[in-house]
Amino acid sequence: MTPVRPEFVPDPSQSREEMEALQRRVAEVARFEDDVDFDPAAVSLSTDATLTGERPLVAGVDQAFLDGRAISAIVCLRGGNVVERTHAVTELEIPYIPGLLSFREGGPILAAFEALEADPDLVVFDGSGHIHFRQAGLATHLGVVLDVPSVGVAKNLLCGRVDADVEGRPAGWRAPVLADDDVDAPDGTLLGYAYQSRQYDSNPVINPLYVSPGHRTSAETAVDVVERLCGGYKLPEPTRLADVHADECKTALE
DNA sequence: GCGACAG
DNA sequence: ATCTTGTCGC
Repeated sequence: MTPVRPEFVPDPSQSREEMEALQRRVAEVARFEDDVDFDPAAVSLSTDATLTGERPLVAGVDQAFLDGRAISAIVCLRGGNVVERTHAVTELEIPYIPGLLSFREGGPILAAFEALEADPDLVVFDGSGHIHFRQAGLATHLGVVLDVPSVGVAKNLLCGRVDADVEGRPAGWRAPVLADDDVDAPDGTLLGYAYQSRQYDSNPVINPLYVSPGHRTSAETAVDVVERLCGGYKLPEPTRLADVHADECKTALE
């Protein structure tokens, strides 16, 4: 997969001001509404052979790090079946800066997409999408660059506020994440959802996921498909498998 | 100066 | 993200 919008490819050598300006331009062209070529309700982990051909192709992206390098892994799933795995090892150019993650990890992730043969209907990124100071987190930025429907799944909230108490919620629970003063959007704008993908019956210790649309998906559809992609673990299966693959590739390097 | 921050 | 053993509980 190759960038469809090269002019938006994140460049680590840019100044902070240029980076933020690019993010605002990305946010302007990003679509936080459904514009997909598949039925979101058909997203599934089912391995039913009679339906497998009609399942959307979903890619999960995750990274591991070693010394100054990023190991970017992508795993593609059709229903519950893995159809492709790939990865790329890339030298990192800049440190992690909250709000500028796509400039550190975007290039490395795009290198892995170059190596990917399949072209997925939906991409699940590890990080925020619309939940971002300038409404252009990693999932939004790369979704726009590749012009592919995407969603962001973060384990921590970058900004915005959850419109409810998050503590001790049962599996399946969800609550809106709304824009606050830290976000370049009208106060109260719906940015995504806090979603409790898993919880133990007795001891409420697991934090929710923070799901937001990346590009060409709505907040509702984003959390709906993530819910459909969750198996017996906290993380959606494409993300979890990409995480495993990234770690395997990393171990092979040490 | 204070607070707050994906991976 | 990463450095890391055992340990508590489903």
